[in-house]
Amino acid sequence: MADAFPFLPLREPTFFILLSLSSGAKHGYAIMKEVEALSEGRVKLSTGTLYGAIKRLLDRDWIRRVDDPLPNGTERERKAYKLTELGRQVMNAEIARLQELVNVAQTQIAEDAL
Amino acid sequence: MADAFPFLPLREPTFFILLSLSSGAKHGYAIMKEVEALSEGRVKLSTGTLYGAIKRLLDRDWIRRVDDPLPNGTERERKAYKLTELGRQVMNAEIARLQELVNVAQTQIAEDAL
DNA sequence: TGTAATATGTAGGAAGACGACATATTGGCA
DNA sequence: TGCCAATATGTCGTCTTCCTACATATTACA
Repeated sequence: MADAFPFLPLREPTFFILLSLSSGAKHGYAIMKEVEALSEGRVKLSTGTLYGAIKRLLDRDWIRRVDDPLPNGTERERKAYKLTELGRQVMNAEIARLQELVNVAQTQIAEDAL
Repeated sequence: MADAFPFLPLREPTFFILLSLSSGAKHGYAIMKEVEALSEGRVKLSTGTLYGAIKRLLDRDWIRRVDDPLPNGTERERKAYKLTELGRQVMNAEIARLQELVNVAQTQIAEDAL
């Protein structure tokens, strides 16, 4: 995981996209809905952000295209993506960074109060 | 504090600048050193980032200029800054957002493991 | 039959950070 | 005394990422 730290910090939309894929492969629209749910409505990805990020994450091999895990019977095109091992490492490293940030901030605030 | 949420998320350098000022007024160079210390050497602000951010934060009234609290005897120019009440609210809101992010991530990861 | 939800995409612009460059003072030590 | 590291402040151009707006097509349901 250590080798993933140079890729940080992640911006919020990117982080949520990875997090939404941690529970399994999804297609773009499903990622949008999942991010909105995870953030309790706070983070609503625009399609520009979403599909731009997907392109970038594929490029970096943080996610990979897979066959749609929910075959839908229709002719409708849907592209599904899953986290790669690298992608999972980056996500975990980001969670660790975030946790560390909270720790540092709380320590600092506590010292200010003295 | 609630009114500060629309300003989020903060980028990492901006967050550390506010955090470094939470313990009292400082001038630019002191902020640089404090951020490096707080982050245990991980975050080293470039002067471009630092002085650019200072200008922006003054503009938004998140920080304010004050007389140098450490008069230095010399003729040397030093500009000191302190957090405004708004700046402190933004910082606290960001800490809350960060904490929430960690909570969501850990819940999600735990569910993945089932 | 129409409209909301599902689904994917591009283009242009803005914000913030980053590296490189520029300049001046101060403190210490050889 | 001469030199160099540390202190101190600033600008400029570029890059990344996100955002808004625009564009298009299908599906479900009332």
